[in-house]
Amino acid sequence: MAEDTRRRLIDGAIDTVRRNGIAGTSARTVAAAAGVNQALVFYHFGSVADLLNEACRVSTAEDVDRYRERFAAVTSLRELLALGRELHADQRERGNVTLLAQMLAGAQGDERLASATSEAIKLWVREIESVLRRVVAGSPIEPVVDVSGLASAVSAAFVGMELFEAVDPAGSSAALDALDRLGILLEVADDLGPVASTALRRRIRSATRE
Amino acid sequence: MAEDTRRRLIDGAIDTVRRNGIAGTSARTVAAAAGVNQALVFYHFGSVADLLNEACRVSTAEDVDRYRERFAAVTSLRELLALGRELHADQRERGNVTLLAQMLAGAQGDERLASATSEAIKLWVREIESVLRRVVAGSPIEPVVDVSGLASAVSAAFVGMELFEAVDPAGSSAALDALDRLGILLEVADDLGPVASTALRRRIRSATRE
DNA sequence: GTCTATAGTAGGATAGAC
DNA sequence: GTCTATCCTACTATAGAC
Repeated sequence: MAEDTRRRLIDGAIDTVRRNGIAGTSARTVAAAAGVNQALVFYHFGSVADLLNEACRVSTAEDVDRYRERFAAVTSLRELLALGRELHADQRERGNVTLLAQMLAGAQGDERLASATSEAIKLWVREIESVLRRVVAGSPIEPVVDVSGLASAVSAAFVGMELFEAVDPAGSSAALDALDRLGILLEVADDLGPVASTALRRRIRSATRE
Repeated sequence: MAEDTRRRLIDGAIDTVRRNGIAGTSARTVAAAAGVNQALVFYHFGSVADLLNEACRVSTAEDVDRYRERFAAVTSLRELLALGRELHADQRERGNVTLLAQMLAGAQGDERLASATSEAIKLWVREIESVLRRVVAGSPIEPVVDVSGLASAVSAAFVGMELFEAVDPAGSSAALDALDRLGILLEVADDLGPVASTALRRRIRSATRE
């Protein structure tokens, strides 16, 4: 069936990029992973770049959907960190972030990959952004948080960490531990009593003006 | 001269990876960038992977050296953030972090690239780690900072951000702005008077035990 | 040490049989 | 829609002239 073959090729592409990296991905390696003929890449998608773009779109949409409810359930920054950690562990299996990292790397040298990659990443950023906005609202640290920029920073950090994972797993997990630990600060800021909280707000206001 | 040719090839490799990405880097493209014959890649380095490893070593050692004094001059977390921003701007010209990002991406599919890449990244991590350790010492937030893990996290974030830059420059600079703004928090924590500072320490201690 | 030439392989893409 | 066969290009790597 045609729809089935398309799907096999998309899954084969995701698999191949994860295992071989963008530099080791070709119509032939993808087709082999998919268990179909190499010519079908061009019949169904026109070019390898177009197949990769499609794989990137599909895989990301699925992964973001998969996490939507859990993102929605987050009510504190600490919980968001915990979810991030879970997501990182999950990604070892699913590998969408690794795919995006490889697509980003590939986009550096091939503009045909750039726009689909950027769109896919925006799906993640938007999701993170909406959680951040909700969770940070009312917190004393709200005025120092630029939600939209921070969402980009978090996404970038995730991408970097996923790349590290292959080369230095220990460093990568130490990094997550460190962020977790640092998250205690956010919790402390959120749990201050009303007096201390007002004092913190005042300090932040004056520091912001400096 | 042989030494000169080696150097041209290394520079050509750095240049090619930055411009074409790891997937678009070959003995031919590198040699063209270096203005020398393609066969010299193999004469001098044995293989393309070996040339890339060497380029990665050399470029990183030079860049880390270049920043050593400035890292040493940093005395606060806020200053470190500012230096990070300067470094990011600098990297648009020099591109060592982009090179490392591409090497990381390549290492995912070719173990021959992994160890040199991991070594190069450790040069950066070590440098960041020693600054962090110095700067955080005595601060009330010291107990929640895992210096070594945080240094890895910062490096990973940098790598991710450098990859974003090519695909979404606006998002990348918004990310840095956001971190900068968040840095105000660190400044506030560091500038507390002795009473508030002791209170913060106590809060952190109890939160750490939870 | 650097070049030309070339062997051998892998990849992108298409034509045409089924 | 899928396959085989094939063209052409680009790549890694080596041999050998200079």
